Amino acid sequence: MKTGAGKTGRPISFDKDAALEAAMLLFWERGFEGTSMADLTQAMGLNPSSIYAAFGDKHALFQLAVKRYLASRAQYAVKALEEPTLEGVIRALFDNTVAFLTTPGHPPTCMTLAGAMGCSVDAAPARDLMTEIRRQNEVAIRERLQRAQKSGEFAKDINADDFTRYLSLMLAGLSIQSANGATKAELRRAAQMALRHMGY
Amino acid sequence: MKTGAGKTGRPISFDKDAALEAAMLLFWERGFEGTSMADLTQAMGLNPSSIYAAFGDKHALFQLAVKRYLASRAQYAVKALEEPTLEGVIRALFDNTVAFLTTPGHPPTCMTLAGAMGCSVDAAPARDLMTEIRRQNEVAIRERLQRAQKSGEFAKDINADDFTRYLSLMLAGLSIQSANGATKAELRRAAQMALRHMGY
DNA sequence: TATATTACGTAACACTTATTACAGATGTAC
DNA sequence: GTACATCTGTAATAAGTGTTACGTAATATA
Repeated sequence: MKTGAGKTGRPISFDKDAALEAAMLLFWERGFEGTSMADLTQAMGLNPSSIYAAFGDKHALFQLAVKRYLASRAQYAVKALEEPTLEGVIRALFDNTVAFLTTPGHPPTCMTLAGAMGCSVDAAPARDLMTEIRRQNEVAIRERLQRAQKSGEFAKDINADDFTRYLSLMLAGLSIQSANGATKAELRRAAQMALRHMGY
Repeated sequence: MKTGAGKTGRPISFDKDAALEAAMLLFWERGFEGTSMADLTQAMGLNPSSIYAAFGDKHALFQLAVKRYLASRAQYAVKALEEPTLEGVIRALFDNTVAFLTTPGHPPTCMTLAGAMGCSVDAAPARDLMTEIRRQNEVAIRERLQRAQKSGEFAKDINADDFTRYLSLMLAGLSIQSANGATKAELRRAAQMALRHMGY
């Protein structure tokens, strides 16, 4: 076993990254409330005490899982906003979302919707975190639209706030469609239809 | 106490309708899994045994609550489809949805989304029921579109299936927006924007 | 009034929940 | 090798889960 970075005592014997990945996938599929610590011990291959020592309690673990999700899976939205042209941004927003939702190896909907919608009061913090992330995503879209307005690429008389909600609404809708069981081709056609109606 | 219809024995002492209404509202807010029987006993003002005798177990009660929801709250979609013209149908679909989501006295999102998205395997039947209802709603929309195509009101070269998904996607998106905390005015403007892009 | 039948209220049930106490294992530092 | 620090595995914890048994109350029928 390699020497721990200055740390004394028995070193960790499992792959923390892999364990968190497993937790994330389970939370993604079953939501905060639908995932029990017993489920997690099994999926992560760890004992409760190891989980608590490494990640904290269930809420903390969920937060870490969400953070990992955002960093490793949900970057498609950020990437889309980096497109040089506004048309490129909007096309990428839809294309990337469809690609993301239909990527094999994870649940067909986005974690912020499956994570916690209706839930008990105990789970309310988890639900609020999901809502906060969805709103944060909208902030990013709005800022990109405003940038396009300043550069003259996007008509200034369109309310960026409203257009943001309009876009966000459709992207969330795609996720619900995906959860309903829509195929990749179906999602793609729905996205195309949305783009066409916007003039793209 | 009035005489029961041919029934002997002690009659029910509570308002079954009011109790189910309370259960529906709680399920609507917290979802199947987030609502405990203890919560229900309190909200319904009943003892467990009364609930079980009158409505069956938790799953059965949830089904009855959903049925009540569909009959008493979710008729706005059916009503919209009864509009004579296609434009009327689509306008009503959006207008009614916004009106529904912002009606005070119940959660700001639709029950099929809050009821059960990500959930445990125990709650999978509830989740599947929610999905089934969402798909059923789409069937109704598609049939209305096809009717409009037969009557020549809606271009036959547009894929009704795709357009249905496109519409459904936006309506679900509105519900998510509402869950995010969007105001009535904001939802209305988002809906207007959607309609305008469709040419209405 | 007596009896049959149903509902009500309480208290228990068996099980699952998240979390932790504790003993032993396994490493580092001296 | 010895002392120390941390992790691991098991088992226990207290509280919460959905559900039911049981004694009592209330009504219909006779």
